[in-house]
Amino acid sequence: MASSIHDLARHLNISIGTVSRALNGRADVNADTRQRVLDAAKKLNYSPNQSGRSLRRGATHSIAFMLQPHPGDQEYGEPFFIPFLTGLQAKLAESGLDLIVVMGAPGDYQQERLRRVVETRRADAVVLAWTRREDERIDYLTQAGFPFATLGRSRSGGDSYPSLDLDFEKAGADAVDRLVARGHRRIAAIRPSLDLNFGYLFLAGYRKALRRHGIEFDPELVADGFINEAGGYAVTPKVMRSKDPPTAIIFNNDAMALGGCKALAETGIRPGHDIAVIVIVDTPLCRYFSPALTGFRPALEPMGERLAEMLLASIPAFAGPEGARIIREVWPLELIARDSD
Amino acid sequence: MASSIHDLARHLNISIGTVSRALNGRADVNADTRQRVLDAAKKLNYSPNQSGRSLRRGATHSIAFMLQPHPGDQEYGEPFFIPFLTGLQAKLAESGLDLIVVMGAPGDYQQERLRRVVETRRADAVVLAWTRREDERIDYLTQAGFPFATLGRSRSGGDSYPSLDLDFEKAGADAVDRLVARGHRRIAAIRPSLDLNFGYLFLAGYRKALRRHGIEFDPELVADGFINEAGGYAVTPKVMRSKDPPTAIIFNNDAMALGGCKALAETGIRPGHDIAVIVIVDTPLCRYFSPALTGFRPALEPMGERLAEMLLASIPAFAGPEGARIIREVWPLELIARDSD
DNA sequence: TGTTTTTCCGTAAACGTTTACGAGAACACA
DNA sequence: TGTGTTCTCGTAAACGTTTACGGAAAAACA
Repeated sequence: MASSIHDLARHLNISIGTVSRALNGRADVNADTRQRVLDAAKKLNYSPNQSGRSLRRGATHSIAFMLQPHPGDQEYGEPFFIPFLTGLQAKLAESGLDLIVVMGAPGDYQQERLRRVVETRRADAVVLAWTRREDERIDYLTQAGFPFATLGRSRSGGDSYPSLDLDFEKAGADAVDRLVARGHRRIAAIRPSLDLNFGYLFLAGYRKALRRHGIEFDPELVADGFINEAGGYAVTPKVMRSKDPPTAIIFNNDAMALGGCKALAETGIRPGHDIAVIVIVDTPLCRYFSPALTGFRPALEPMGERLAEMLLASIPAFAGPEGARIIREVWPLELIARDSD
Repeated sequence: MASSIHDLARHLNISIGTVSRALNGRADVNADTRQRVLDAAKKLNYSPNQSGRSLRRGATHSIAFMLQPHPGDQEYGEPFFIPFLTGLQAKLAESGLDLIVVMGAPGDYQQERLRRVVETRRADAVVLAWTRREDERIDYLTQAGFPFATLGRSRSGGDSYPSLDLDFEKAGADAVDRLVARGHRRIAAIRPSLDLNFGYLFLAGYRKALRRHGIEFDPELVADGFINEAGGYAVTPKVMRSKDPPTAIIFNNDAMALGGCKALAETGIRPGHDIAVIVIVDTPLCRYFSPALTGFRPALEPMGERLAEMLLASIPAFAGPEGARIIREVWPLELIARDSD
């Protein structure tokens, strides 16, 4: 069916070696023959067989993204990743790379699936998300010498891999600053219960800002829950039961905020009126919620594109002539002021 | 690095042919040697090279999912697909198949990307979602003789491919029945502006139920918008401006409902109090919104698993000895009654 | 004209599998 | 003992590429 390099060679009455060289832009082929090969390739609708190429080159030409579903009893997923994947895939496609997604069961730490991807060499590199503070996936990959990049930072693995993260620490501090400026002193923080690194960073920024404003840190105002609606719903009442309840709450993401607001509403507390609410990672949900929630907006699709670039730049086989290099970036989170605080 | 079939052969001092046959469970190999091969494979941590296998077998061992981002100016994606993909990938993995995702730009009809996947044979089959009433992707694939399955139905392509869909028509009718039973006669319907088939099915059920109850169809109560928050927000005021405004609105999905409720709230109309709201495809958002939105819940992860089965069953190379067959199913949508209607 | 360099291309091996074919050994049967 | 059958395994080709190597022809140079 599909035409091969042999078909082209036969058609042009030259050898397959020459055809291959012409197609791959090598120097040792006559400009005229190259043109004839290119024309014939277009005419015969030729496209290289990936299996043959992969076998010969020892690379699969695909990148695996380990998609982590929500932990907890959650049927729906994280819309966060879709635009990120859009950017990632678009950039990879420019280099002829496929994006394959590997999903774990909820709560599963992906270690097993990751090992399978690496050992069976299904991909040339992997992209990890939702990095943990100590991340065994990163330890494993660095130790195995397998190329990878992460969306998010971690304490594992040192600086040996490319990573792109958002500045959750600054966002946490900015949120506190803003609330303090509006007269709040009792500010609660609600974050994921897992050791997801952005939860730590957020809390670090929160505490630092509190200290700067001379406000004592109160453990009663901090709570951890599943990073979804159920988590926010379950955990928000805890901070409200404090002896001196908060007048403001910072949620780590939109789903937790939604659940939290539901819990507040059930006790007659109106977000935006009776209590201030800020969300760290903004989504359309924040924009269209009533009241519209103040939040910090990430540039997800550009992040996907950028991480693809960074990953490719770190792999000798894909990096240009300038050689491989490790890039690590932290992008700002832009505050979008709305009606909830 | 990774051990090959040659390593096994050398290690056991037998030929690679025998190793391959032993691994593939063929009959003409001594039970004893087979066991030795299996043991050695485990010991040497052998796993077959996919490129080599694919090249020889003429199959890629991967399935492409065409992920369609939202049209319109939407940075976030459809969480709907994540659990579906989870099920799909899990089932495919059982057969040693990879899931590769191909994303289009928003608004892009995927025709170009699809053509590339097919022509370069990057996958053995594709899975389509968000089927349109007349779907050129389906026409193209059937005409090209390329295996595929769809999440959703279409008028294109006849019955020649497996498809799994939800019963949007029944859900639309059920929603009307429920609202009529609660005394409503002016019921609005808000659906996607594109020719997405589930929008048609929903409206068909809506109109049928209206007729059954002797209620005249009023075009002023139907509006189309982008299938996201912005769409619902933009379009809901239109139906409210009707000379005889609706006392109930059925939204096609949660994002449109969120946007619509925002628009209502801005004019002082409280969903669940002043107007009834039902959402066709339920999500956690519906559950945690205030008021909690009545909706129809799909079983997304099982749907992913089932569609994988159906796709595999339709492909001779993957179907068991019973031979390939085309399965088409329509799954029910279960109503979850909550506080908004 | 003779020698060296350059340009261009063909040959063949290699990547890791699968599988058709055939052959040797063991066995059964007459 | 001779013939036929069954088990088991090795050999080698094939899938579609890429690329090291070498050689013929053309070009450049003395």
